[in-house]
Amino acid sequence: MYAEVLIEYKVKSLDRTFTYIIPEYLKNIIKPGMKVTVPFGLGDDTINGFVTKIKNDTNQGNLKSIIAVTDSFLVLNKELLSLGVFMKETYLCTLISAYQTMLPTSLKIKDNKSNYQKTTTYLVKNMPLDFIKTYINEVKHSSQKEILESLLEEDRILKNKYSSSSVQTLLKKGLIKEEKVEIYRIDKRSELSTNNLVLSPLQKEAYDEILKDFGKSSTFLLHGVTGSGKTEIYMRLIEEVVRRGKTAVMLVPEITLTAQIVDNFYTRFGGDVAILHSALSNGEKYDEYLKILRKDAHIVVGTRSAIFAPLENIGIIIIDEEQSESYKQDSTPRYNALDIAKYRSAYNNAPLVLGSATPTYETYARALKGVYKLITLPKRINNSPLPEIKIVDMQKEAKKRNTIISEYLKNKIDETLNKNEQVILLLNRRGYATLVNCDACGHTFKCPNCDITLTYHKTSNSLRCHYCGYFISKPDKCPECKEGDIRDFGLGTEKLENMINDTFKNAKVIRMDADTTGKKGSHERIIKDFKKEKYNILLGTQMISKGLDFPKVSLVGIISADASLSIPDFRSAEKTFALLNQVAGRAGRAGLTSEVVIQTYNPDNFTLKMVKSGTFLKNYQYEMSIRKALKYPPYYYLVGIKVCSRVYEDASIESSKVAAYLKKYLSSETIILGPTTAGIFKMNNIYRFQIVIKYRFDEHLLAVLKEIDEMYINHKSTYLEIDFNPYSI
DNA sequence: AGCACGCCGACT
DNA sequence: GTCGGCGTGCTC
Repeated sequence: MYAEVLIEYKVKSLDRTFTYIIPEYLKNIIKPGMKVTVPFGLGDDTINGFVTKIKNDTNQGNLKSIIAVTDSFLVLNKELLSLGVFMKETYLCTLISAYQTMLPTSLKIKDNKSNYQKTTTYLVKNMPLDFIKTYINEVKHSSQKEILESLLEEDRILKNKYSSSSVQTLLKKGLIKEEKVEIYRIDKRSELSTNNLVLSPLQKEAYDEILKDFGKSSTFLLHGVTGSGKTEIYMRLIEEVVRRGKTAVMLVPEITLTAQIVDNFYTRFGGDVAILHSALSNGEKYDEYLKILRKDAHIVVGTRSAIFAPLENIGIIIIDEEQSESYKQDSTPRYNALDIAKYRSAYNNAPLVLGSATPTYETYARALKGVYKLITLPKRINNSPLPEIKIVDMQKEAKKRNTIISEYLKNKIDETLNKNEQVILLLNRRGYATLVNCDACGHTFKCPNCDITLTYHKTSNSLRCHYCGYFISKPDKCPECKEGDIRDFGLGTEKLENMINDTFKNAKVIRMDADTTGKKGSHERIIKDFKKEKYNILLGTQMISKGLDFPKVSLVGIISADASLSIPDFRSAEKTFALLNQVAGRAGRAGLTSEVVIQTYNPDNFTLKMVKSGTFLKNYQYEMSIRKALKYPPYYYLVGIKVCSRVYEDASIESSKVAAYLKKYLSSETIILGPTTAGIFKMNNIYRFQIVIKYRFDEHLLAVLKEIDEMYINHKSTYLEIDFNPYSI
């Protein structure tokens, strides 16, 4: 018998299988999807790989044998094996990188020496009961006595509860022995509690409609305003699907969200839930993964990569906040969890539910066309009113010298604090100041590796690049003219925090952004503390906008709506609407009268007006007319190609060649833009040129891109990044 | 990716 | 004459 093995090197030139002989003793063990160790190459190197196929014959001679099975369990099931092939064809990635992204680090490691299994050691009797009873009387040390006496009452006791020297003595004498039991690091089997929430008529209707398609691979869009109780519908659906003997996956955008949702899941489903997200340690991920493989857990909640959970017999897939950019991976393989979800929904005949208050326009267009089934929840549960939204014209405020916080917002904050309620402030820019320059010669600070200006961080007194992490400490005098002082302009969360502290002396303020949430668990801590009302004001970047439920928040301030609107991206209006709508939704969830204040220099902006009136549909229609005219999604599909090189000339020349090739071989209906320099032209010392393809139907597209991709496999200096349906260009 | 083979420059 | 530069090609 022979096995086709896909080896672990992530190189396009090696992305094919090699045939190996299966040794006699492994014949009944090896199955497709298992990880094996094989000899590879000229030396006596060995490498890990996945068995993709087993066959009885081969026409190839001179074959080597499989050395060993690396992991005794099936790492990739049949579905995941075929999903990898789908990814390779859809995203033009290597098959091996597709499989690698499906697995937690612990299962894709190169050296498989590390043991991720966690055990607890127990002590058990190693002698007959009577013998131990008589022995106890002879023992002089009280701690040894204690151990033996406990063992008379219980079959096994925890080793680490007792003095280690006494344990050692008893072990040596052979009276007791150790017993290692494998444990899960996260164990929530005891958290179960019953739920007696009643679904509102609207929730029940949505629930029934989705459940009607149980066993079918339909896609639903659950379009519900913030606070309309989507989560409860998800949980009910999952409960029912599991009751019917199937499994369920639910994706959430980021850990911020998971913290609260996961708690809810634990109390509802206890240990039947496995969670998968990037903030878990490798060991925790390993455990959670094993829980799923062993079918100890039937429900998976997690971020993007959780869509690859090795569940079998999936009964429902739910993607909450489906518009979130976090579902798109921005490194190879550049997959979109929504595509993967559709594949798995079809494979398992399971409904896919996309939930959002502000779906992407692609999704919404499909729902309006009837490709997806549209379910709308227009009202909040228990009819809490949506917050009042007020737009403040900052141009008028600037005349009053209020460039950061308007008089209106300041008064509102005071009022809210006086009522003992909480405030959320959104500023979508981290750091202290966005621009630093010299007041004498005007010198600005740029990152030497990337083509962007550095951001000033006051706490660490440093200038930092938000792309590559480069930083220098802030010089006192300008390094160019050696005379001028360094001044800062613009506003980041750090400066805002200082200002708020100065203005509202009695308020306790907490900041949440990428800089304050670096450490594991700091995220959860900030959220918990704010919820417990240890703080009055929470300020931060978009991190604070997602799904969080703070009953005491009655005021939300958006410091600068323009920051988001002015991003040069065809989706900026769509994204701004989603972001502002979401933050606004944090207010008044528990029925408090609440208000949202949006500060802007463009009070007449259409999108902002739509946010104010809460009309998603109108903003959608308005934006769609623009998208149609400019040939953007959802009317056209996009492919972004980046041509990258450390050598500027190569990137420039090769990108022109690529564009010329595309123009020659793609349909004349297809639009090819560029090459132009990419948004961030130089990043980590790599020059990047960009080509954008806009197309509707182009039967040759995939084949042509494949050809181009292959042309650059062995190029000495230049490589390509091909991104299908990018979220931003 | 990693390693060997191979064909041209500056060294004991 | 040989040591070694990294270009090219192959790996079941």
